[in-house]
Amino acid sequence: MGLTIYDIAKEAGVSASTVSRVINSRPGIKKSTREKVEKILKESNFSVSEAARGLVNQTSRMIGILVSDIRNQHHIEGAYMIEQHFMKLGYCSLILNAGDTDESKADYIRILSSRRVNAVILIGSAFQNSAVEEAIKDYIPNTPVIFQNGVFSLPNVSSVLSDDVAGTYEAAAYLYNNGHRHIAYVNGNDTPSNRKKVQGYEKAAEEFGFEPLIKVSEDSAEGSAAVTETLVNEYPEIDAIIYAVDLLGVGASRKLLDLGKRIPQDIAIIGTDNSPFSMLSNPRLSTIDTKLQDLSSACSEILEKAIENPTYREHLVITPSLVLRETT
Amino acid sequence: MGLTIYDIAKEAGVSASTVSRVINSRPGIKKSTREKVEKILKESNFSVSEAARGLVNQTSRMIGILVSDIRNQHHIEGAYMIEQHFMKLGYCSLILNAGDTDESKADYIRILSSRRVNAVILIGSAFQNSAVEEAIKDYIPNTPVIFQNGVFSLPNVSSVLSDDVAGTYEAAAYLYNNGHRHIAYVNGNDTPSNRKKVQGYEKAAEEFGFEPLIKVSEDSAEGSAAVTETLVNEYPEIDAIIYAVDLLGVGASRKLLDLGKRIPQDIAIIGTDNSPFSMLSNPRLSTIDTKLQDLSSACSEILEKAIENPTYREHLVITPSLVLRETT
DNA sequence: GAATTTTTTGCAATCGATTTCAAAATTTTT
DNA sequence: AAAAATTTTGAAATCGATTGCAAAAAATTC
Repeated sequence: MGLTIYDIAKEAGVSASTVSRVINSRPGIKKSTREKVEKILKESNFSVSEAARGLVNQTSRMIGILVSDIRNQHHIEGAYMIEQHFMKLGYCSLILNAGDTDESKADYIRILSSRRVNAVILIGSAFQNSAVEEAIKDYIPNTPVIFQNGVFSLPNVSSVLSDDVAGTYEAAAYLYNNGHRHIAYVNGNDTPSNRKKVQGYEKAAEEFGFEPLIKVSEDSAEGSAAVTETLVNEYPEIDAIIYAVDLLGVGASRKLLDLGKRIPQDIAIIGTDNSPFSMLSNPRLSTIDTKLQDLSSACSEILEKAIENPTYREHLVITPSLVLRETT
Repeated sequence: MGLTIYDIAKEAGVSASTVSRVINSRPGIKKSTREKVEKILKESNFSVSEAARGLVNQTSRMIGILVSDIRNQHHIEGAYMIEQHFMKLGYCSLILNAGDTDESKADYIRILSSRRVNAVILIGSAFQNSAVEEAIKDYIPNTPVIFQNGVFSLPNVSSVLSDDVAGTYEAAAYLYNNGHRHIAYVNGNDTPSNRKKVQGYEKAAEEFGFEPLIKVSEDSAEGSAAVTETLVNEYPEIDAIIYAVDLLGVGASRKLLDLGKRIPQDIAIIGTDNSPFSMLSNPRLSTIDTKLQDLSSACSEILEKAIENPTYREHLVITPSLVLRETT
């Protein structure tokens, strides 16, 4: 345990420099010594200390992935793609699940700074706040950062986000154009992203001239079921509801069927995100596809360029599209 | 950028040792110097290099979490609990998504060894193979390891697993005792865990005297739908099916309804794992609850003890229980 | 105010690698 | 076989922290 290159060197009767050169397959080592050292390396199950190596090389070969909620299928999907992509390039991923408050999220930036990660990815619009922005400016001003689903006006931060306003607007427009006149909106947690979705809904309401009606649900199927029940009891004229998240839509559709409503004849439903389970639900949920897959792969690519060329920046906006299934 | 304690020391007119003592709140520093140093530390946004620190202290303050498929809701739930638990204790989590082959999984053990993680968690029975076992023995023989859903007979490996044989057995027994006589089983990927589930099914078949009928599906709702369709067409007498994974059960129930079968009157269905969406599906899926939540929290606790006391080991088996919902 | 005790501080070694530069070993050329 | 050119190798400095030990400074005692 805890073998160092000096131990290997002694064993092989060479110097530590030579061992290091063998490990890193540097040129200029006699074939016979190289083989001798390699043999001992294998036999003794030696593994280099990345900490020591990182210290000299001034790099950690780690990527910091900050996720606002790792249990969220979309977030983890994004983290997965990045982890896979960079593992191939020899990087490890520090995946951290950010805390609740803005300040605690900023703390995580400091942690990543201490770990000297080569790049940082923020996944989730919840990072859109000044504490995090300050922390980036102060602690990792030269580390390439990419913000999935948010924007910072900092020189080292790229961004990739879906146009939430447009997505919801389009959904509302579709419903209106298909004869719905009482279109309600059920929001989830108060996040920057969800606020933009509401904007899109309000914009459609104003443009098409229907009365906006917005309720807020906690982020669970049960919460949504409850909110939806109240909603349709209070406003029986409602003939369509848009949900800020697919999970809410699924919880609601279930409840509406229980209440004897027919979907989509009595009430049409549209969720958001095209989550894996939206297709599994019964009836299959129509949804606003925010193209998270595309977002994530764009992230990987941008980040790779940014690591190679520290001045590379990019700001990408992806327009969502409607996926019509059985609830519309 | 890249400030060191020497920079801070110079700025404060003290030695690096003093700065280090302030950073680590060591005793024996005059209040006035401490305050002076702290002020400069703040102002200059200094952050210690964990790599350098780890080198002297012989610790990385990192936990390695190896997951066989991070996109699997159960796996990520387990990783999440551990990440949260250890972040509070000042550890960062290296979450790695293991490769496909046994050998590539073993490679990840070597990577974690290089990173000198303080503990390793394996999540998923896919790690149950000799390549991984060898790698642990060779590369991290003194690092506490905990295997969620598998067992190794190594002195440094604890384990926490659900009794897969018992779970499936119980499900089959329940069905049999409720009048079903043609109980089929649909398996998923070939993993040690799934093999044990099959054993439980076969055991029940033998004990209760019904004819075992096993099909294999790929791990997707569509795959399961296809397999299920063939199955019921070929064997119309089937009146119950157990699925190795909830996802398969959900995909199947959907297809069965499309085929005009009534659930559970014509065919009863039981999934496995009590996944979040099993409750959301329509009809709500009955399932074998493998108590993954309990498993994960047990992991955190055991691991914490093992880090404090490197000889601590524990082997925990949790018995699954049936959750009966609308498909039985 | 000198001597003693106690508090603070800094020097230098250390952790485990990498890398430059010069020395040693080998090969090639005369 | 000596000189020159080339290939291999190793000694020592470095990365950025921590820490034991001794020295310096301050506080206490006489």
